[in-house]
Amino acid sequence: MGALKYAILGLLYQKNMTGYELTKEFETTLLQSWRAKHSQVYPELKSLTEKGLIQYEVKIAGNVLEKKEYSITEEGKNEFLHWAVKLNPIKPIQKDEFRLQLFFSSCIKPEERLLLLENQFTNHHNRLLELRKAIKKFSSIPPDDETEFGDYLVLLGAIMNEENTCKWLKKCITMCQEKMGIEVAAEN
Amino acid sequence: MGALKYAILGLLYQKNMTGYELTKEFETTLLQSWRAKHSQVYPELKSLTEKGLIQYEVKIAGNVLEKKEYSITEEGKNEFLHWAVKLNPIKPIQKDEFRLQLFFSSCIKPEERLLLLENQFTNHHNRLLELRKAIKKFSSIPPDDETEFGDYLVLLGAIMNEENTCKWLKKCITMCQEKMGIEVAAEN
DNA sequence: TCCAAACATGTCAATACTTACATGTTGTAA
DNA sequence: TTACAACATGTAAGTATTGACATGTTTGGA
Repeated sequence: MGALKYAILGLLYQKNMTGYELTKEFETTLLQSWRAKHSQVYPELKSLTEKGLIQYEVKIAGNVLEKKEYSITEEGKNEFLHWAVKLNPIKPIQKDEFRLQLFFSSCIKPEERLLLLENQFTNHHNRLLELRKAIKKFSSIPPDDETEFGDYLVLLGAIMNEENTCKWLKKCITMCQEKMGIEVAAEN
Repeated sequence: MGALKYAILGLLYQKNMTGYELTKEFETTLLQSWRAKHSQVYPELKSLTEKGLIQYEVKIAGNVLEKKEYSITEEGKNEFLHWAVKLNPIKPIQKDEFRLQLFFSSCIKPEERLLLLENQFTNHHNRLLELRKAIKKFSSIPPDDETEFGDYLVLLGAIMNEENTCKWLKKCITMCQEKMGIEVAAEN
């Protein structure tokens, strides 16, 4: 998709960072919008440096440990800002192995389908609680000219998304139980 | 992720099909859960045949055109049913280029952020209308032992998802407008 | 009869991403 | 002082996926 490039440029637009720190960002603040492992970050940094979009300065931590502190170049800023205002078409609905399982669930026993749904519900509900905990760091809506505003909007979206997923799963569970209840009643 | 394998096995579990027909399914019924292009389907069919999970019979259409009609083997059924009941942990939140853009939107003008949000809203709302049209093929909730039941639940999920996304975008738009309104008021 | 759309099956190169391999330093708490 | 967690930077092999290339048949309508 090529958005990793812009994620890195965006982070360096805010603040100079090492590859290690960038990776940390992907595991924390950026978790709800983009992710990347260090094994993807380091080669990308190399490639962006070669393209002249970023540059680095070697810093010594402690006695010998070399850290590369990356910063964005003027050319990098241009590319980033160009991307930042681009209107994009929406992406096709994401692949989801659970939805695929549910799609084919007429092949399995109703009780097993119920188990799958309940397992998903538990997991998503736990994630919802985590996200609600995470948004507490904002005591109020941040000003729209601060970096925290984007963070807040994305986190809010993630929470609403999990709430909706839980709602859908509950609805599926209820529908399945009704179907199962009716069948049991019809047998008697 | 390896779910393409199970998507194909699942479709062939329902009905014998050619590679072309399988690809059609990915473009229509499976659109809300899994997608694959024909360039991925044909090599996968080859690989599954080599593993003995599926087999094919050559059929002649018209005068010369050779079609390969695939069917699932007993071994394939076993593998599919094993997967179909497996409890999976939930996947990390999906990557989304728009959310990344929104995350970094403090770098751009408030009016431009608003444009991005409104563009997304229009697009998602259009998709929502499409999905609502699609679910009309079900006059009522299908019985839970028919293949249509899974289809119905997944489609319902897709609709609820788009509704929620629209709701979130509207909320973001309102919040941005309020922030912008307050700033304008403060300037006077 | 001719044309276009749909049917039908493949390959190839490039990109994106994950998991595992590989190595070494620094700070801190027991 | 010693051991562990966190810091720090990379590579390599394999999988998944996309978009383009490549080719040919059949059906139905103008």
